[in-house]
Amino acid sequence: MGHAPSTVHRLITAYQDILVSEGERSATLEAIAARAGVSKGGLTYHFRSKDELAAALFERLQSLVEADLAVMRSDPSRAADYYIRSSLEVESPLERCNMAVTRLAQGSHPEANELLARCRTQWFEVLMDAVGHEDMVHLVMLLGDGIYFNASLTGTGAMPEETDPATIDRIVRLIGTIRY
Amino acid sequence: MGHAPSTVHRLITAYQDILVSEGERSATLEAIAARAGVSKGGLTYHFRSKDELAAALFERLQSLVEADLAVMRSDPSRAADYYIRSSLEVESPLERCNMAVTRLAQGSHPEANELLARCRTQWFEVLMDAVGHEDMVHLVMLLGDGIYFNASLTGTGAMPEETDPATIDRIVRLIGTIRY
DNA sequence: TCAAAAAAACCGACTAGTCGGTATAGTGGC
DNA sequence: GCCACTATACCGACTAGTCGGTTTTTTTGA
Repeated sequence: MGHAPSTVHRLITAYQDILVSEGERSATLEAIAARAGVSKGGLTYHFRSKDELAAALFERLQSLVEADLAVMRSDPSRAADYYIRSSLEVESPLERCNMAVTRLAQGSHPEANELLARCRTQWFEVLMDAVGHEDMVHLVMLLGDGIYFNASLTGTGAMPEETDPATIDRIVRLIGTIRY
Repeated sequence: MGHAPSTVHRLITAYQDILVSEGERSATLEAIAARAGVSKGGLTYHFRSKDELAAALFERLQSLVEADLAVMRSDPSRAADYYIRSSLEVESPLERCNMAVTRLAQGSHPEANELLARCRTQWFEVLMDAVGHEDMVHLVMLLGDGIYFNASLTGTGAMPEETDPATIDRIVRLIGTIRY
C-alpha cells in the first residue's frame, strides 16, 4: 500500500494538470484548490502565494530531471534511444511536469525559462557524453522536441493523428542507419 | 511606395506579437491597442470582442499557410529542405503567426487547435506528395517541429544556445544520407 | 470649388465581473 | 491543545466589453 498523496503533493499536481490541460489563465487559485479537493483557504495554508506554488513545481521538475539524467548516465549506449522514446510518454510525471513549466515559460515567466534552459543543457551534456557526435546529439534532441511538441498539442485538443510508438520505432531505426 | 499598414492590420499584428513575446495573459485589449498605437475604443471599433480579433488572426494564418503550401508544391524536390529550413525563420510572418496561434491553442482555445490540426494535415500531404516515404515525412516534420519549438522558447527568454543555421545545414545533410 | 452633411475612425470614462491575496471564526482528529 | 484544514467574507488591482461623444475623412449638391 502506497501512502495517499499528501495535500501539498496534490496541490502541486493540480496546478501542473490545469496548466497542461487548460493553460495558465485557467490555473486560478480556486480552480487549483478545487481540483486538489481542498478549499482556497486550504491552498493558501500551504502556499502563501502563487509564486510559492510555482517554486514547488520548479523543484519537482528539477528532481524529476535529476532522476532522468541518472537513468541516461547509467546506460549511455541506450541514452539517445531512451531520450527520444520518453518524449512520447506524455503521461509520465516528468513529461507532464516539463509541459507545465513550459506553459509558464511561454507566459514569459523568467524563472521557468531559466530552469528549462538549465535542464536542456544537462540533457545535452549527457547525450554528448553518450553519443560523442554533436550534430547527432542536436538531431536527437530536436527530434525529441518535435515529438514532445506534437504530443503537447495532441494533449490539449485534436491533432491530425498522434505520433504513434510504431512510427517512432521506424524513425529511430532510420536515424540509426546514419554513419557519421 | 507601399501603403502604411491599416489599423486593422496593425491591431492583428499587435495581438500576434504580444502573444508571441509575452503570452496570452499579457495580451489584454489595452496592451494590444497601445502597441498598435490606438486607444481601447479604437480597437473595439474594429473588433467587437477578443474572439473577433482571434478569428482575424486565424484567417491570417490560413492565408499565410496557403502561400507556404503553394511554394512547396511549386518545387517538390526542395519541399522537405524548405520545410525544415523555414522552421528556423522565427521572424517570418508565417512563423510568428503560427507561434501566436500555438499560444492560443495551448491556452485550450478549441478553434486554434482545429486550425493548427488542419494546417499540419496539409503540410503532411504536400510533403507526402514530394517525398513519397511516410516515415521520412514524419521525420522531417518532427525535426521541423523541434527546431520551431526550440526557437519559440529562445524567443521568449533564454535558451542554452539557439539552433544556428550552420548546425541545421549539417543535420539536413545527415538525414540526406539516409537510404530508404 | 467648396461648404454642409454623412459616414467612418477613434477616444476615454464607466460597468460588471474576475482574480490574487488577506482575514477570521469555526471544525474534526490525534 | 494544536495541526490541518473548511467556509465565508472581503479588498484592491485588473480586465472585457459598453457607450456617449469627438475628430477625421469622404461624399454630395449647388
